[in-house]
Amino acid sequence: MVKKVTPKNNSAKSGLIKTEEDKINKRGRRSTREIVTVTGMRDILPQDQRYWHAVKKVAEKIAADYGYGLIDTPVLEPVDLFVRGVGKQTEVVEKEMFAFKDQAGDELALRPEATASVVRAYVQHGMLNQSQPVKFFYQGPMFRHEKPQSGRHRQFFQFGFEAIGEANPALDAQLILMGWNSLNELGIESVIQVNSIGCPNCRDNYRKELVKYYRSKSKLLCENCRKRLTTNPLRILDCKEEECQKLKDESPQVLDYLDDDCKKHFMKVIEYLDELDLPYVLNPFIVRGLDYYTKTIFEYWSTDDQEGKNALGGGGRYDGLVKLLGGREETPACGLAMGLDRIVAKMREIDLEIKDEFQPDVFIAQIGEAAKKKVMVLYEKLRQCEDFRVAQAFYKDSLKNQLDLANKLKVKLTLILGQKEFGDGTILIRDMEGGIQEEINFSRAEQEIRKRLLKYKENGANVPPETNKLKIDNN
RNA sequence: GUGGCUAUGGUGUAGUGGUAACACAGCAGUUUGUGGCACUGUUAUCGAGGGUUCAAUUCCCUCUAGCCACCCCA
Repeated sequence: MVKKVTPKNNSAKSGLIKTEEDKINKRGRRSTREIVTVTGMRDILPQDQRYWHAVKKVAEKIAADYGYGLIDTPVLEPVDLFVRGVGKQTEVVEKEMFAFKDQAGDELALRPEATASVVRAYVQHGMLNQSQPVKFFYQGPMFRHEKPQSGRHRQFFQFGFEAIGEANPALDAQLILMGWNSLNELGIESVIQVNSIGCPNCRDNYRKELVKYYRSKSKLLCENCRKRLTTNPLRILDCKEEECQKLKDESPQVLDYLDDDCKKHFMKVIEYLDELDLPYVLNPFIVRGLDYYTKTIFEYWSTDDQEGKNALGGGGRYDGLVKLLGGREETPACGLAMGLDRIVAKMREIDLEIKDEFQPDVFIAQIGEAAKKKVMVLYEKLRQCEDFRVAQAFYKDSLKNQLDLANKLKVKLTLILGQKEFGDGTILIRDMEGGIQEEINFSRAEQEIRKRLLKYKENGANVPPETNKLKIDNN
């Protein structure tokens, strides 16, 4: 801690009690001199990484399975990309974007989502000349300046899949499946909410009908929704107010206003979902907040989340976006994004056991300089063995400390090399559970480890008791 | 952006108008060649700033952050 290093009255003596820096760094419950994370942003600590790692691994696997190639796009993009792509009127762009001018006066923004960037890359690199669709997988931090609360942070992580250059509804269905599979393979039960908002034409017709309907009932609407009537009528369907909810039931439904093409497309998607036996619900009331969506839209709600308050992911088709961002041709596309933070939160909530992949099996302890040197070399050899993992603490001298550590690491075996063994050309191998140790020939260490670990597996003793019992904390 | 609740060691909590107690974790030691047990020591200017008071961690105000709701979304 900073405090320990700093003499107690340092700041007082030097008259620096209230520097500008102190004011800036003053955050939350921490001491004035301590610098902490920016509001809404957080550290993901080593002990929590296994959840994130597990999610990323599944995402990578799904991407590979379905042939989606990883793309990394910059975190910083021109503001214009999102203003044009996501939509100027959207909440995300209008009030939630981290936007600023850099030293050169360029207007930049931390990306609030990735689809626009991926489409930008597609256009910028002339990928319409590759075989279509071009399939992308991405993963990384997004930024939105919202008021933080559970499941909502100013820096949050998403992974997603985008397929650009294909209009076939089979693509929509497959993407929906991919998102669902991601959750499923992590052990999270979810229900897919599907809807179609049609192409811009259908939507215009629908919007008119909707306004007509609600205008006649405007007295019953909440104040917000009355405003929405002119600004964004589709959002009324999203309102949680009881009265508005009631009106919703008899409101005109988008699906009735789809033109033949859009209707056919949607029916096909549904047909495929049925065939794949996916748990979906036709939800005419999901309205996504980004302007680029057309036709199919969908969200993933955890089974216990009836209102979709914390959707785990969502996506849809965006047939107009490529053109909008400067693409020469009308290019259909479809994609989805999943929220890592919410998925991880859900995993912790339902107490999913995630085993630590980096759990060591063996610890190497040493006593004395000569032994330390010898065992350092041995370790370099053993750490390259693929079938077990070795830990050590050569920076510690006392055997007690080292065994203590071995115990905390929950290794099954510990190798111990001291003066005596060094002289004899042997090494001790200690079974941590039983506390029994045996002297073996130094050169046989590796095969002896293998032999014993195998025995552990056979005995079913490889289920470590109480390993990694999860604690839920909300940092 | 609006509203509500909250803020005590690393973590989880107790407590009082006279500068703080407990549990766990950490480190050191009892044991300089042996972990899991036990014991000992050690770890907090009680979120920040200001006010009331002889005295504030305790009362009041402001700020900040966290949580929750609205809004919105992943």
